[in-house]
Amino acid sequence: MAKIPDATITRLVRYLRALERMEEAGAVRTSSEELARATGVTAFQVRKDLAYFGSYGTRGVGYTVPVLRRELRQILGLGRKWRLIIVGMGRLGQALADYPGLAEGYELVAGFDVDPGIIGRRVGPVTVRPLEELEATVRDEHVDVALLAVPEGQAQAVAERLVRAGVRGLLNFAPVVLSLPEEVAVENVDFMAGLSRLGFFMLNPRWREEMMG
Amino acid sequence: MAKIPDATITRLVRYLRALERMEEAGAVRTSSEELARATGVTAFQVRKDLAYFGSYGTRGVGYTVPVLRRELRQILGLGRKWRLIIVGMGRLGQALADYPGLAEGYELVAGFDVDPGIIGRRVGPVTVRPLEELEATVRDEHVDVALLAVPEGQAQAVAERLVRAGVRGLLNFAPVVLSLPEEVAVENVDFMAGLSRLGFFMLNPRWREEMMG
DNA sequence: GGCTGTGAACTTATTCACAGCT
DNA sequence: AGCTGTGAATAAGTTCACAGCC
Repeated sequence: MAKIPDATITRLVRYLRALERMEEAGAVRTSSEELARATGVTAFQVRKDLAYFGSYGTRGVGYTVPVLRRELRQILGLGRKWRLIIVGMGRLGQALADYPGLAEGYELVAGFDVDPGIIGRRVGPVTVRPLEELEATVRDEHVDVALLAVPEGQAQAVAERLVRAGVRGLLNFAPVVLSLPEEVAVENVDFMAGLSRLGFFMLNPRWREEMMG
Repeated sequence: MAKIPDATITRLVRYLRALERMEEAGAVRTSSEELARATGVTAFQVRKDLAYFGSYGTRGVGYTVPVLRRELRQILGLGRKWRLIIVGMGRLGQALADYPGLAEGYELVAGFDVDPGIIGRRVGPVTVRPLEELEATVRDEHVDVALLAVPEGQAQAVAERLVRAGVRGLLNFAPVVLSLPEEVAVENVDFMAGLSRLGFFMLNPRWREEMMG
């Protein structure tokens, strides 16, 4: 099994989303061409990305929507329901808890905060627990992943607690680079970085053309 | 001026954040080595990234924190205050409106929603306006950028309205690939994509090693 | 001596052309 | 004939070694 570009995984997520829309619309058959149009990449890229993992289509025909969808869910680890907690139940944490897409692929186990005004409140499918219960919950409820929605200053410390408690994956919303052991998977969702990139591209349309085609 | 890797811009944002922390801590002088440690990249990379834009350091000495900070702010378009609106003032939109980091570099002009239960409510520095006022506001208040925090199904339509009204940059929080004219800068903040990547890495630690070192 | 700035080597990722099935 | 799967070519991005300057 070859080395897979990081960007390929990101695109896989998009293909899956496109396939889900197609299946909802009742489509059974699709092609690299159609997937490419739906996701804004080239057909070459679609085929190459899929080929890293196997052969899911039929030459001369195309792909079967539900089959490819199932395979992609498998590859992306959505075959099983990951058990998930949210740490930091401010407005962002609450927005995340409510997010409908979470339900497929993830099971929200609990939310945590330090603010007594929020603890005990019911948000989406969970009741907010005090941060002290973090370790016990991770252990007893077999938590796999944590969404980290705490203020910047606390992110590193809380992340370390989570890892020590046994969490294997971390989605970090704070604008800091967490330093954690290699074996923990970390993804960052940093919207301020996105905003700053916007500023750059708006200021430098010329570079934008060169860079993004 | 050479072609600048997309990833370089993202790293520039991190360097800037590190510099701001250093300046707060009273540091005056730094080095590529220190910036590298603070942001989790190599010192080579730091120097290369900066070199795309100019020479901001002194050989044998290093960089002057406030100087480099100012230059980076300039490059990233934070030299001026972009005028910004938030479309979709649900929990996510509200969380964004409250975000303290927005204040530096951006001026939040207004928030919009269709829900009569939210319209008129004061959130952070703005009062929520009805979506009908979108075009007039963009025009009259000279809005540069919009944060798009509406449900997936409405993202494309609202984005088109925004572009037609004259918005030049768009930060999209919906998990869809927007198709818009080339000249509009678009950045996506898709946390579900991040979650799916986590799933993949947790499922395939072997690949993760190969991929991320 | 020390640290930046940069051309050259290398590594990774994307594009392409076409062979291989159906 | 048509569309996938893939090795080879090209392009992009990162690492490195060292020249240049303080």
